[in-house]
Amino acid sequence: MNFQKLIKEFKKKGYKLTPQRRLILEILSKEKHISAEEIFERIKQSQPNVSFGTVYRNLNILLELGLINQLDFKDGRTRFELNKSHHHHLICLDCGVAFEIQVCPFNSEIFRAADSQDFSIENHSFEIYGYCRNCKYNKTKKLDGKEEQQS
Amino acid sequence: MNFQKLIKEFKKKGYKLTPQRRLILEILSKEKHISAEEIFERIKQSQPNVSFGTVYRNLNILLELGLINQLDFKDGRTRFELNKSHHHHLICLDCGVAFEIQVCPFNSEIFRAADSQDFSIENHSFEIYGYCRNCKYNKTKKLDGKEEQQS
DNA sequence: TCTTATTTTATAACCATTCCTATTTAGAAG
DNA sequence: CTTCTAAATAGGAATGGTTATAAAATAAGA
Repeated sequence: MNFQKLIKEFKKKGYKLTPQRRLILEILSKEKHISAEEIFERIKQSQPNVSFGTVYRNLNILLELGLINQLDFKDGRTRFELNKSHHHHLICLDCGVAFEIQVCPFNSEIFRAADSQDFSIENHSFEIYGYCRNCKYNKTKKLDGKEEQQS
Repeated sequence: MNFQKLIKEFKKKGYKLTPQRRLILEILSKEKHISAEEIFERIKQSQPNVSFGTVYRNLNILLELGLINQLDFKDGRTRFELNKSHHHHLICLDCGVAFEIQVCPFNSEIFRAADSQDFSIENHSFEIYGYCRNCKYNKTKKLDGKEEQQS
């Protein structure tokens, strides 16, 4: 099971398994693209005294261990996701919905470009920003409205 | 000239050309990957009374006009660059240096993936994170040091 | 059970960015 | 050149995400 594997990985690295950590891992393994605040709110339901510090500290540990990735949704809040199968995202600039796409464009040409600078690659981000079906529709409606007001 | 073109574009959209705006455009056309604070500091040299609000307000206008892009260096500060020729970056997680690479991996397969979700693309980011030659070297040295201390 | 290093809590601090409003100004019109 | 006004700025306060600190709590090995 993915969740059990995570916990094992965590303990193997010498970290203690606290109830808060267990919950964070549990939440992450259920949700994609979750923010620190959302994690905080979820944990509070069963651990009312949890603090933001705990959430951030552990997310940073998970990042260092390479077990999670962070995503930039361009709305000021970092999102986190389990580092499962490699994928990228279509991110709506209006409502923030994110679709995963399985195709990764990393290719040997890019690797060579990095290599020619003697640059050692740790990871990469490839995110496509735009508008989902719903927001595209709403945008069109809004624009129509404005034009009517102007004329 | 690139800078003149920028100003023209700016006025064409109905914005007034203030000395502050002229300076921001001038700075952007000279520098790649500059942060809001760095722009602020530069302007202050000739306009000591400039405020952060002015810098951010105008950067946001430039973003809306599509004249600049924002970059995520993973260090908490957004960087801005003129939207000249399309390119991507190799970003060092240690010292923050960014190399531009001209190769873009966007391809028809990705376009189809977006299209199948009825997702309308505005832009995309593709950034490669890792360590530049110098920092890679320093990292190795540091690790060696630690190992020596431990043994 | 005891011990200790690790972790958490609670709170304050931090820092990038945005907001507010009185004042100033760019640029259009006369 | 002067007047006028919507737009822009200065100055400072507010916001919000994230990190730091220090005292209290706790996981896990002996």
